[in-house]
Amino acid sequence: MSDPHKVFETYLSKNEGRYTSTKKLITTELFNLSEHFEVENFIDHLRAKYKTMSRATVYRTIKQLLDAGLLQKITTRDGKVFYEQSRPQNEHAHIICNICGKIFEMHDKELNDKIDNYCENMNFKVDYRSIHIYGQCNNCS
Amino acid sequence: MSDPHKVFETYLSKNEGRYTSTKKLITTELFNLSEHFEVENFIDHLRAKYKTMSRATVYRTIKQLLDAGLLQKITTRDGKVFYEQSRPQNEHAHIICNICGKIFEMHDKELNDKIDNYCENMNFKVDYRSIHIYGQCNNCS
DNA sequence: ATACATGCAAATGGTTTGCAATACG
DNA sequence: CGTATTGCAAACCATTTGCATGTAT
Repeated sequence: MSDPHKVFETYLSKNEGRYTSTKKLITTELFNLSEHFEVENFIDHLRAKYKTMSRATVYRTIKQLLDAGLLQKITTRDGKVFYEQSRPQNEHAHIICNICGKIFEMHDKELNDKIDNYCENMNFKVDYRSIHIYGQCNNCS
Repeated sequence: MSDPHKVFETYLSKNEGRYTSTKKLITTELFNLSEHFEVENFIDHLRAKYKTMSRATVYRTIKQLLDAGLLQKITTRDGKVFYEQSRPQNEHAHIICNICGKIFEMHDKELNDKIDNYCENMNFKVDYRSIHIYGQCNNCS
């Protein structure tokens, strides 16, 4: 993915948005993070550095980052929400341990192809695939 | 799947639960429904018939039905929650139209096998697969 | 100057919980 | 009888919104 700051700035300028210093700051922190994060953790992290950072602003910025295509929202089976940095050219499944909560990634082009073929046959145009596998990882079972 | 009433009753008797008339009633209505339902719709449906039925009771019963393995909880990409009747011997993916909201089912044993093989290789024990494909259906595109 | 952006506090909405009354086994 | 269950209202919690202030263009 090209520079997220550039992408975000371009997106905002096309949508009556402003790439303010607060958004810059959030974007920077976010793309320094590990690939998956939960909002509350992220807010805590931000507020540790910038005490006045408001929840609302973070939520609003995340929404814009979603619209800009820089983030993907993931909702797990039991309703927990987290986000990950978008990498559309490399879409992958998530393998999630129910015990320790660790998230593994499964990269398998054949899997996606199989799904796409199936959908093509029924004339369904695929936008997005969300694949989550739950169980117990090596360490926990 | 064998008779849900029997399954539920057996589950409850093994878990200090009581198969009350309220639970019977909820179970009956639920298994008369189309395969996928949202809680709020279901509650409205129930309350139309039984005015005093409380939200809390429905939520509590659904939780027990989940534990009993009679229901599966599904959370869509944008956080909407719905449930479907379990049919573990026939696990399937969901194909969801972003326009009209219709849900199609994809039955493909090879897909599941592929996932299982992958997980086996990393020593991950699979409990559950959640596969949701989003896009536009035949009618809407 | 004219919006968009921000922080705060209050509102929202789906779900859960405490409590007192009721009903199962 | 003792314990799970129910209905009601209140609590919860993540997210959203209204509003007054601040800031970019």
